[in-house]
Amino acid sequence: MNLLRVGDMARINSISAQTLRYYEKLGLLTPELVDPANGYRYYSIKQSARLDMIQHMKSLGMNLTEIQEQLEKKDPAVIQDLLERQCRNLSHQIRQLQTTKKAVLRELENLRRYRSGPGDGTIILEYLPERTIYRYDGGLNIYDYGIETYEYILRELKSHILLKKLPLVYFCNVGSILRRERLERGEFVSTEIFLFVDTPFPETHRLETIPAGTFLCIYCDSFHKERAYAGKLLQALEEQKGRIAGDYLCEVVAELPVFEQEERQMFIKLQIPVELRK
Amino acid sequence: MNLLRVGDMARINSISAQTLRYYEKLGLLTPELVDPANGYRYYSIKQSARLDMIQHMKSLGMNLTEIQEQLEKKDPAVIQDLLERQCRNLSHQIRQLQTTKKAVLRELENLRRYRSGPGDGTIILEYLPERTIYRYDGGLNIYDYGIETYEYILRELKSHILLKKLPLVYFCNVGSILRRERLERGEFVSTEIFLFVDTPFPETHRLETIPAGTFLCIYCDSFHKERAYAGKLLQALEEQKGRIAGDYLCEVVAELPVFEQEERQMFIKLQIPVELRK
DNA sequence: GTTACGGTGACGCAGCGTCACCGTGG
DNA sequence: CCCACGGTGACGCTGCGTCACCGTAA
Repeated sequence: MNLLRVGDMARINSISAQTLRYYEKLGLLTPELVDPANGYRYYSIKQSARLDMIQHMKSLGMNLTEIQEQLEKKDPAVIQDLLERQCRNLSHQIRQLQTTKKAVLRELENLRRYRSGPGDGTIILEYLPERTIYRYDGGLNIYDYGIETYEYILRELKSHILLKKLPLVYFCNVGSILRRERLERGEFVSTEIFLFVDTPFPETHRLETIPAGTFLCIYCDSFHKERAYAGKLLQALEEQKGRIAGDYLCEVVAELPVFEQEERQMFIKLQIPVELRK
Repeated sequence: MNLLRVGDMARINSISAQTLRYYEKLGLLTPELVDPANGYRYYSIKQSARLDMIQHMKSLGMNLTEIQEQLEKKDPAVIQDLLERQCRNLSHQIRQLQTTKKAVLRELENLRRYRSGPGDGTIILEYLPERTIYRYDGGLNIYDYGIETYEYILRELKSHILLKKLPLVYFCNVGSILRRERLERGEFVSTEIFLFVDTPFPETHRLETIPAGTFLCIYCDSFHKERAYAGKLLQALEEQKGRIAGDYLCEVVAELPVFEQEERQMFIKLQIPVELRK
């Protein structure tokens, strides 16, 4: 039986000699023979099997100490357990990634649309598809305060998301909602902010569906203009003799990177579902 | 404008104070004010926006240095680039995970089947579905040599997988194939080993489809019995006056964890596609 | 003698968590 | 005086990669 030195063993297993030495130190893979004279490690080719097992367990998400423990317990069922856990794990990861991907796609779509769309201040009629939102009540009327209070409310929402273990990725597509009745009475009051989310969603309690429809929209490139633009939007609606057909939304469609001591720079799309006279 | 101390800033952002200090050290987020007398950091709530951006970029897979560079470049398009890259990235990751999941499921299925199936040495008739294999020619007749040569050939296959950037997860479901013509001429020669893979597969060159059909099988719990068992299988076929209907496969259906200086312990399923007389 | 290997030990990496030890504001 | 906070600096964690420095087999 011819033995292999670290370098050989490393080469044929596509691994580094350092890694082999490290595994020995952890007791994961002891060379079949160590020459007492010079300390040279000699491996048998058959030990590759153990190495395969280690790599396999690693790929199933275990760390080296766990692997060591399991291999020491000499439990032949360990693999099955591991595979079963890993299988659930993988399903979960895949779902997570798909959620993230959808959110990223939505963000991209928003960004592209904003860039090629009408500029700040332009009023435009858009058809928007059905959307699902996850509501959160901040308790304060956002429009009574400035950007600082808005930030505080966002922090609350963020804590809430983390608490509920929802994907944080939704946090980049937020909005606030202003109920139709209040808007019709001329009250500009909103305490509710929300996230646009995908369906199906783990929780149904705070969900709400925004029906598809025609929306009168205005794009706005600063938080501070929002209220004034909302006024313009309502005025335009009146001029066109249209009717408010649902809740008013204020959606953050994109944000710029925040530099140094600047405040949040966001692009907002104000939207009112409308019925227009023929 | 009231300012926040690290602890407050940390709490409302669901992050640790350490992390904030660390970000300052990297130049990622400088407090709005540092009291020269006592070194206390004071943050403005508006700086949360920057923190959100950092976390968002982090979740898109950038490391802190890259984030720092991008934010220093002050390039408003950075986000779009990032999102586009991230989107491709996510698709790739999802595909990878799905491949892994399929392989894990196959391994589990094999393991369960083996455990509840007939024991070592029993001959049984099984209907097996269509399968796809990825072939690799080791150049040596596996059956002329012992387990050591087999290990060497496996190492070659492993290098090949890594070279071709194929998922290493397939490596736990290997087999060898022995062509029908040779088997019929009584020659027990196989130089080809293979992996069971899923379709679609990135490469088609070395792929081959094993048609669904009825296989005469024998389970075997040691590499060393394989050849003898193959003999038993052929003999049983003759007794039943059956005909060989395709290539003979030797499939590794499961492996036990490899302990200390042991050699690979594998469970093998030998299979010959057959046509039996009515 | 050369050269391609082998050995050990120390440090580095990211992104913080976790001390220890000390100062401070209320 | 207490106590919750703040500060800095050092070390730890994983899984090795990468030195430096020295010995060795062919």
